[in-house]
Amino acid sequence: MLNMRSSSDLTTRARIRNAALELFGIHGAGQVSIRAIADAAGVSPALVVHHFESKEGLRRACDAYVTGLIRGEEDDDPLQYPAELAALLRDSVPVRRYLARAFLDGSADAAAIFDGFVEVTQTWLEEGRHDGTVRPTDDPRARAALYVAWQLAPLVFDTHLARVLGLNDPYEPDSTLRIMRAGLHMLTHGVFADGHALAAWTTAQAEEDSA
Amino acid sequence: MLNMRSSSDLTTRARIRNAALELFGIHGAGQVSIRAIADAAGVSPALVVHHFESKEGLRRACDAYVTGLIRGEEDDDPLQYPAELAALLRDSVPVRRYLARAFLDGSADAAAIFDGFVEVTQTWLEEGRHDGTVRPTDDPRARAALYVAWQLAPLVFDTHLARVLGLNDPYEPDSTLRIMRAGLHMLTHGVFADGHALAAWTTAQAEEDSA
DNA sequence: CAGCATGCTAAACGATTGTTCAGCCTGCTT
DNA sequence: AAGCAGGCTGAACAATCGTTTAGCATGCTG
Repeated sequence: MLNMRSSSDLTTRARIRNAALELFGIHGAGQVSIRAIADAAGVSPALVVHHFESKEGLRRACDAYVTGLIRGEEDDDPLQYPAELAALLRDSVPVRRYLARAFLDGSADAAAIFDGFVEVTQTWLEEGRHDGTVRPTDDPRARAALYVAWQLAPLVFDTHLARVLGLNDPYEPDSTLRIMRAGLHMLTHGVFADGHALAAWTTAQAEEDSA
Repeated sequence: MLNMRSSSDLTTRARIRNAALELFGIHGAGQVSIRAIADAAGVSPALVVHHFESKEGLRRACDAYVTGLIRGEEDDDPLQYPAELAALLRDSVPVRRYLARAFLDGSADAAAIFDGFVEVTQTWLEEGRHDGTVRPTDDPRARAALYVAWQLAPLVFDTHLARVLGLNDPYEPDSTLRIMRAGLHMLTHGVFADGHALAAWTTAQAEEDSA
């Protein structure tokens, strides 16, 4: 039944999907042809269609694969454990890039993933607030949403962050660690020492309202 | 010399560029054909090439246009004034989308823009530190870089943020304002009440080092 | 007035695209 | 042994792609 004619231990179908995931993530789905994917996977273009019906089907399969990775193996799981999730996004560069593009392209799966992140984050922050480890806020929803967007920002801007930090490889651990440390520092001690920024924004807002 | 045969007050060349900017921003350059741009601008496909030499040239022109908007009219300006810049990114949806994609696609102009943002932000934060309005940090570079990435995050995730906040239109002012307020709150008062998050990360880091 | 550059179009070019088709090979089943 | 299902390929399909060409119209310049 199983025809393992490749040297890899992966199914041919999986190899095609992985190749597509990587190329889609790097160049965007529109810039990648079925032939390029077939070449990268070492198969014929016809086989790609044979396994995934169409290019759209292949893109959906990539979406489903990434969604599965993030949701975890069990279907009833809303989300992976945060630690495993962080490790996943840290280690797999193709998944990072694909996800970043999916968020921008507005795919339904990416939207569901984002919503899941926000839900988990909001309850987590709420729990921390009860414990006293997280500061209260008058807009928990907006805070959770923005917190998620901020956590995902390095996923989109990793190239630029690494370049600004003077690192050649955007994916060497040092870059990620420095960024994480700086982020935790900002979210723990804050950036603005007093309420001047908030006040300035409030007054600017009032002026705009009156205008 | 000037042949204004269109009802608009824009040059035909500018209309083509604007159409390209919008379509590129929405779908990505690879998904948009010259014919689609020509249709949107109300001209023939050949005219697009006539004005911009090639599709790549059109993409470069869009890059240059956005760069010009951000840098300001004068060439010696490193960057627009923050207020005008914020207004620009707030009001022009096509520019937002185009920029977001440019950051992800890793265009050279987008990289230069990001670097400029970081430079301005870092000196601005440094000044604030001297004034006492900004808290000190042991990694000013990483903080400035991440600050920029966080400020740009809504540009990429605006659709998702608006959806999570229960708003239909991602670009109605309410969405932006709520997000800005939440962000300022997080950067002023912090999110974590004590050093537990930083400490947890430090110990996890130590474990990983020893492993 | 002629001459010429410029804005612009219609038509067509070859290349590449996603997709289909006919058929080969392999391994399992009966 | 016969037959069949499935992985897989090469060749070809029509459509669309970016680009080129020839030519029309306009308006400036000599």
